[in-house]
Amino acid sequence: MITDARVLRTGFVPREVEHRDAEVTHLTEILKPLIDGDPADTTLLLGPSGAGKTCLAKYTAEQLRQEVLDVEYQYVNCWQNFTEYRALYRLLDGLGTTVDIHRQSTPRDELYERLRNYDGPPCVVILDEADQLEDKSLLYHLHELPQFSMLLIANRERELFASADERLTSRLTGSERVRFDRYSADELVSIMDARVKWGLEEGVISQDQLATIADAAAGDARVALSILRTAARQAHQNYADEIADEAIETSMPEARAERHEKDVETLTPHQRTLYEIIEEHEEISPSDLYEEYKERIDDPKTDRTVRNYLSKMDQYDVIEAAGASRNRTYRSVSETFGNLEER
DNA sequence: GCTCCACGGGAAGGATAGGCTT
DNA sequence: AAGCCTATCCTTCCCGTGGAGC
Repeated sequence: MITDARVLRTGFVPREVEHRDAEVTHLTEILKPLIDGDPADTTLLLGPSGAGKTCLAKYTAEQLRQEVLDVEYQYVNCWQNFTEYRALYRLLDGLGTTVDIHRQSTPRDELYERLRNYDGPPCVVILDEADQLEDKSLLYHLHELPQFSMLLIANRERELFASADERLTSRLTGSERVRFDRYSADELVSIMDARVKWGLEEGVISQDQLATIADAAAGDARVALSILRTAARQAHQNYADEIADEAIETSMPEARAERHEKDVETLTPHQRTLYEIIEEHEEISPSDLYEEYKERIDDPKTDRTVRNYLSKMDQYDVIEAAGASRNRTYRSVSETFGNLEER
């Protein structure tokens, strides 16, 4: 059934990127100065999730590295490393200059000093989900350093600039942009098809089935591949020769919820209580939510702290905050699952 | 208008953790 | 081994802002 599990994984970068020729050309053009050892402009990659931003960034950087020996690239996911310190550490770690740095108690300035003194080959820094960075100073500092060329990945420009101060904004407004649209159903099918050829035995899944998955994924390649992977894994465990339609059906909600569940697991007991209350009510006003929270838990946190939790959980899509000011309500996301469009 | 409610920024202080010095 | 130092992270307190409803 499964011949190569790697190609179905989310982080996999294929040998050829499909349906993104224009974007690849554009990005390659932007990075061209690196071939002569000159810095490239900071570039924003914008578009909805699953549109191929991350994949294409890695792909183009890798291509460049193979063409020009003297170029490095580093990938940092800012969703996972959302503080300035962690993202910075992650970057230095990738560059191999953290050998003698021991996690904490090394001043931030010291880390920046290392970055400044970096004398390796020019480096392309891919900051994925850059809008998730709480503090954008890292972007500012990196922008100043000629050894580093930044690729910033975000859904929307507005979100990226939301918490940026003026000097950063003015610096970034002039930068290059590569925009991504959602994939069409046909494109998704051919993307999956390519992976199926590499990763699965012949004839385990039909074109019709791929089309069904593509439909359900609504233009999001990550979701499509996740459904495909889940269905294939299921068939594999059942020693089936081919993937059944039912397997695809059951994989859909599972694949969509995959990320969601992973996020729920990381919640603290306090946050989890909030989450459960919201799940039970499906929709609840802030004051009711807080009252109920206070009843359920022994030493409740202050309302301000709870607000911090809630906004974080909203960002992580664990819950949804709807409406502003007086008519704000919190609701469970499973209610609105059908459309993952926005965000 | 005014009031209520909720949001979220910022400052301050505590907890925590690791390195360095003695 | 103990104590000091310095960093982040979390929580709380204070407060300005802004929309909804009267």
